[in-house]
Amino acid sequence: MIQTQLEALIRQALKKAQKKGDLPKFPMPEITVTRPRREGQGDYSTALPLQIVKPVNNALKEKGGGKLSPMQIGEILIKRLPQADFLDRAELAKPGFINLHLSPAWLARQAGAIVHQGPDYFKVDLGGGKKVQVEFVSANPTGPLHFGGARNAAIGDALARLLENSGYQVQREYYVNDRGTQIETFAMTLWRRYQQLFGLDVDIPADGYPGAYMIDYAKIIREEHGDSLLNLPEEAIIPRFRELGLKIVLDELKDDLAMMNVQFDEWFSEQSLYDDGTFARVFAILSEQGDLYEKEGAVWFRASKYIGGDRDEVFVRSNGEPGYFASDMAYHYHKFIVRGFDWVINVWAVDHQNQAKRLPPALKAFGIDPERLTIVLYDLVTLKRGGKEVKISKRSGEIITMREVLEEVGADAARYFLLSHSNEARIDFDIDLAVAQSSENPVYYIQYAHARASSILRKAADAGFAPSDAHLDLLACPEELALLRKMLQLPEVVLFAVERLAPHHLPHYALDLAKIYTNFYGHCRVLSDDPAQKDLTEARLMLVQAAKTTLAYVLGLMGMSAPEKM
RNA sequence: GCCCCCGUAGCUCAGUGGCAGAGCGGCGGACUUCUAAUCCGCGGGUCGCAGGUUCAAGUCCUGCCGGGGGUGCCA
Repeated sequence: MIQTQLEALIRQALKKAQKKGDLPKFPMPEITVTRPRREGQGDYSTALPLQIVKPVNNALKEKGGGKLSPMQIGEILIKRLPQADFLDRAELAKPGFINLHLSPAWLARQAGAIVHQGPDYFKVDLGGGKKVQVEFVSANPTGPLHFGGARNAAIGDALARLLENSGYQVQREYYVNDRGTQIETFAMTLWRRYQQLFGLDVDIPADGYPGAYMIDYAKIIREEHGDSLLNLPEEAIIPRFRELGLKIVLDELKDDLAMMNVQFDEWFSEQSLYDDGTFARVFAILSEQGDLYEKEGAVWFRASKYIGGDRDEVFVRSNGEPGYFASDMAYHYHKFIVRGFDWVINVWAVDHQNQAKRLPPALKAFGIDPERLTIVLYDLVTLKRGGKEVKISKRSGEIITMREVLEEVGADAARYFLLSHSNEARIDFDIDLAVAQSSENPVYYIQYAHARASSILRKAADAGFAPSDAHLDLLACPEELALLRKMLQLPEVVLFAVERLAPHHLPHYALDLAKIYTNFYGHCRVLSDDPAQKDLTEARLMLVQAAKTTLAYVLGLMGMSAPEKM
């Protein structure tokens, strides 16, 4: 990555200046090279002279020497800057910046490098092969996924793709909450709906699931089993309907998520933690450590011991059922101790913020470093139709499902829109507006840029042209160099997005890139009949191929398609 | 009460301590084109308010205002 190479160069300059006695010795500061927002300030710049003016002058004072201004320090650093093929020149700017200009010839050669290396050109190795799990969506399996789940899916899957492209070994997991109150109520509702299909005069439970989809589920069961389940023994009803209902819902979830181009490696059952003894083991460990006690008929976990404060957590409720804290503890014991993930990322909605704060330190009870669990919180999506808010409660019967929205706006547009906001910002999503604007949506603009690049390459092949790096030095006009600079930025964007687990930088970068590519397309004709232009055509074809590679790569990171034609 | 998030252009939102940005909408231009799902130009701002740190604050710190969320037997 060019940014880190520039930083290394500056570091060398500082070391050399100190060695030669131009500057006094002091601890090496953190050196950062950033992209200036304005033109004319170089491709990168550093404020190092301003940052080190104090330590420099303090050190000089101790030796009884005079003072240096930031501009003087900058001059010294530039004098000691080593040569590099990618660096054209370094300029000093007031009040003490060093502006770094990349070599245009080197930039032009990167078109070839991108084409020859392909996506590898953009990869950064942060993970070193570490095993990381991204757990996301994990909505209760009691009905269709509502649109809020689509945001979780978009963020989680983009994070997984970012990590996969940054040297991590990634597993995608969906946690299936297939035990507890909600699922019991779900099974009971399903049983009643099934009975109603046969004309029985029964009501669904008062706190049940009134949505019409429950009737559809009941019909699926009727189709497969006819009336044979009406005479089940009392104690077999709920377990049987839970099992049948779960299968229907999970199949539906898989289909819905496939529409979003999201696939999970593992659908992890909460119930399995109780069936395979994980919960019993966790209970025994905590009990042995004296971390459990009884109060008010419930078993409590001494959370305060690990988290601080004076608040403990209910572990086993007074009705004998383990609470959510217990399940989460057992689940994460399984992730870290049984399955051995180095790092786990959970994507949760903000209404879990309290648990997000408390669960990681609680894992210290198992000797697990809380740093190994990162919880990414995202705010909710407020759905609107025609400017009016639509409530998305699963229990209202008036749910807007992810499937419904995807059918209207398409998976690519939905993913782009859901990703383009920072995780912790709330999204107002007006479905009518999204549909109405779909042809003006940035997503089509970006994909169109890719389709046009593909088209040029097809046409070129028909005309007997092929991309070539024989004359890349002909790529020298501002539009071409701007495109190359933008492509070079992608690894920095990936790094930034991974470090902050903030995939929303991807759509913004993609739009910028598409805009700069389209500008190049408008200004620089690629294909030419003039034989004298052959070298330029072949060089520009290389640039087009590189741009296509870059666009496809960033679209891929967002889980979006990169069409050859539109 | 306490804790977390959000507040930036008419709208929707980016913004990594280094001279405030994009998309959409508005206004004015460009279509015998390698795909017009396009391009060029213009207008638009007390970065919620007040202090503080800093050579430099939309960005860091403190307080306040407004909106949302959380706060021991739901998950």
